Amino acid sequence: MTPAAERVLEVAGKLFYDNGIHAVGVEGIASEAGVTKKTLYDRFGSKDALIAQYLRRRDERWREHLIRVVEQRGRISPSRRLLLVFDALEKWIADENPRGCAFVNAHAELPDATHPGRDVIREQKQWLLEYLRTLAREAGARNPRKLATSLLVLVEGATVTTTLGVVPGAVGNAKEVAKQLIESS
Amino acid sequence: MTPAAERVLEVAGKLFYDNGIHAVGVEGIASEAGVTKKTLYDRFGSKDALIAQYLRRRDERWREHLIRVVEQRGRISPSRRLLLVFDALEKWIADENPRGCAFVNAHAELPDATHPGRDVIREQKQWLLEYLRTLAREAGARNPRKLATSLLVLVEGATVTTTLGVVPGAVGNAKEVAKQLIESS
DNA sequence: ATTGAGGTATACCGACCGGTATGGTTACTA
DNA sequence: TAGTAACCATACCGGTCGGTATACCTCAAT
Repeated sequence: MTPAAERVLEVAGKLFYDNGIHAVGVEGIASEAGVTKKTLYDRFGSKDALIAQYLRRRDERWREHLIRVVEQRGRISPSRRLLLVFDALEKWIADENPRGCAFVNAHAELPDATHPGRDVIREQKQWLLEYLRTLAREAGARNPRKLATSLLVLVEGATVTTTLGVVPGAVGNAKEVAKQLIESS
Repeated sequence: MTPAAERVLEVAGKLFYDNGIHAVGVEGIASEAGVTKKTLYDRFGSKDALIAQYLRRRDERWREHLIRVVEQRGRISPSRRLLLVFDALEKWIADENPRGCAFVNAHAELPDATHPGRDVIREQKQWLLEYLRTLAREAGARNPRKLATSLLVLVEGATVTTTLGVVPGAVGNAKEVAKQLIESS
């Protein structure tokens, strides 16, 4: 990844997320990144490929953030680690996600199932589900897959309701529900 | 609402939902509805106004559907009525919502908080929360507001995860969690 | 009988879209 | 020292965008 490409990807990430994908032109991305359109196309090939890269980059950031919070050192029980997911989410929304889940938003704008970005979206949610499942298993859940599914629903629901601004304390609420679920499983 | 306007709104609803708002041009809507652009602009004034009308119409349809399922005749306990929300959701997703919540999707495409469509989005979620609160109160919940919030999180989360295709049985899962929440409240 | 509302058809506007072409500059490297 | 990768700047391509203008038609209500 060349320096110019790095700048393009950073700017694209900000503009795509803040304004929506279709609302942002490659011209604007290039100029804001201090790069010519030619360079952008030399590095990424097409806008669609750039979109996929944007999503991939964001996925990496989210995974790192989540893992950093959940797998922090200290004597924490596996059940409590599972709840840390919601703490990570709350911080993520506050710091980097005021306009909702980038993947849900991208999915809304990319109806074509063959779009390269769609793979990234699928992988992102799939990974999160698997991660929750692993944590659930470590927490000794009788049915880790089922608990993980419930938790994913809570995470996604809390994200949507928070960013739509109807329920400010949705993440905390979801965490409480999760606590109850974990205890009774 | 003139016949031509009705056709425009119907076509716009289908195209906006299926393809995303920005991806659809007024030209395409007009021609598909068998109407000239002039007529479209005479009736709706602008694309943004048409977007707001599209959302309003869809909100009406969802409310009618939900109420029809939840308030069906028969001897049903208030607690069970609360669970019927998830049956209504499952049918709604299968019949009319394969690409996710139209309001969440629209929110992703309309970052400008002053856009006329944003009011409709806010009202839609607000109404649903209020409706759930009423049902929760009738079901004898100790804290109806809190229960309603939890249920809204479950509804939104189930919708997102289902339409993203990661968890096919998400609505059923959410319903089970809801059942547990209702019983313990 | 006239008027006005609700249409039709066509043409136009400036602006922007994603993407390409040409050509030149710098800097590292084989 | 020759070559190449990574940029720069500018101009261009066909097509589409939201929105407007002009002119004509039909039909029900005053």
